[in-house]
Amino acid sequence: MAHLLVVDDEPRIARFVSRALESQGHVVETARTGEEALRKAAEQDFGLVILDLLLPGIDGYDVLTGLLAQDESARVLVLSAVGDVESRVQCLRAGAADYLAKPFAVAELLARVDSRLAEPSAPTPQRWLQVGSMRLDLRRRVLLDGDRSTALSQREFVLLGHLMRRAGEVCTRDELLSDVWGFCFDPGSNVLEVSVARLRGKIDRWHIETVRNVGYCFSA
Amino acid sequence: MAHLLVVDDEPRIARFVSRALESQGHVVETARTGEEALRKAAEQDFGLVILDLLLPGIDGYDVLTGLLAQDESARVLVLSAVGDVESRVQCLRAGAADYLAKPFAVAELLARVDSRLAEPSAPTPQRWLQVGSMRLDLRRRVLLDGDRSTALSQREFVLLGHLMRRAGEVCTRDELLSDVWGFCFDPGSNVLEVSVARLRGKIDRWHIETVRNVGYCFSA
DNA sequence: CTCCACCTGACAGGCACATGACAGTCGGAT
DNA sequence: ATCCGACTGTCATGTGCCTGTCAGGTGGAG
Repeated sequence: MAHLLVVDDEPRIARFVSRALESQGHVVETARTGEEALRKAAEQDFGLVILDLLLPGIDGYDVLTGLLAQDESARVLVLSAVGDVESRVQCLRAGAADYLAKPFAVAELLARVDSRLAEPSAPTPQRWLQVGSMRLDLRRRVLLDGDRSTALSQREFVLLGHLMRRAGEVCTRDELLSDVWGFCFDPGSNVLEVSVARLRGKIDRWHIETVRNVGYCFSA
Repeated sequence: MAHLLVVDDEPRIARFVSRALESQGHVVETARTGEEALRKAAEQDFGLVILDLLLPGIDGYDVLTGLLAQDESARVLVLSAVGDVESRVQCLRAGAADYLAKPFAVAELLARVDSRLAEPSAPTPQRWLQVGSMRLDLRRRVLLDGDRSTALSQREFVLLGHLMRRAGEVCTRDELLSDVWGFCFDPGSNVLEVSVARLRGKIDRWHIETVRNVGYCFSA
């Protein structure tokens, strides 16, 4: 089925989880520390990493971000005794594929593992969209530029994504209205201009160049 | 690069479609009624007519047959909110070159227009137009000469594009007025001279040579 | 020299785009 | 249920560029 990595410092739990997953036909490896997990993940490709957040040494959250930094397409299911919302949100925002609080039912874990494995390849192979120093996180809808991180709304995100994907080229107004708004005719309003203005307000404005009578062009 | 006629009673749609086509370098005229369309088509030759089937006054279908009756070599692309098979069949049987149901994607319309216009040629719209050291970016509407980059207005762009495409040859005044402005008569003003002067102000002026009593010629 | 074609600078109206304000919607929190 | 804030579309207004027109200038041909 799939190649999985279970990261847990508690041997009993690791073994328990591994067994369950193996019984479903998966090939499972284990790591007992965050360092080991990062090393193994760097060497091999896992379909999914099941990561316990409470690890000795490195903080589990750092392991999560480390895994994603190593491989932007990595998928991580976080297990945690800490079930509070903040932790969940933090992990999911950081790019975790799923989050399961202990104590959990094995059946649920298996189900979640399967559903995570089932969905991955098709939708977004790419996790990041990078142009110059700007990096758009396609999962989190966040724009990273140097150490600055900017949250984007839905429209802004789709619009910027479109512009960045075609960086250096001109995106025509028609194209943007059609692809970002789904309009096949001129809306008769200035939605596009307004959205571009809002976007410019969030990023260094000169990145989006306007090409009169044609459209807009993103440049680094 | 063709002379097109867009027939639609809805100004917004007409404008939108025209823009899209103009952005591809076509010269577009519009007609708001079937009568106007027939009159214009009788006076001038259009490479393609984009006809909305739902018009006030004359039935769109009658306009289609009228256009074909006037000029049997006319090519008509029918747009219609009615997407049913019967309507499609009827129009195509009547001689329409193509049929596109609303709502449609602009990209598809442009693609269909191009495919109707192009017999064999024009596979990929070129990105650059180069003559000597001068390179015209057809997408960004920018002129690059060495390390210098010059922004061009719409008219300047189309005009320069025309001249560069026929570099070394003389473009007659009529030809330019017709292809760049869509005029089929002398406008009785000096638009052409003024535009050439403006263009000369932006590039090294000797590139555009005037051929007295005939027209202009671009050289490297 | 005179005429004619063309050049050029000035100008005005219009258009494209930018921007701030406002309103409706929606989801989440109280 | 109500409030609040984020998001998004609309509108009014402002600004600068584009573009056609015109008036006057220039230079070559006859």
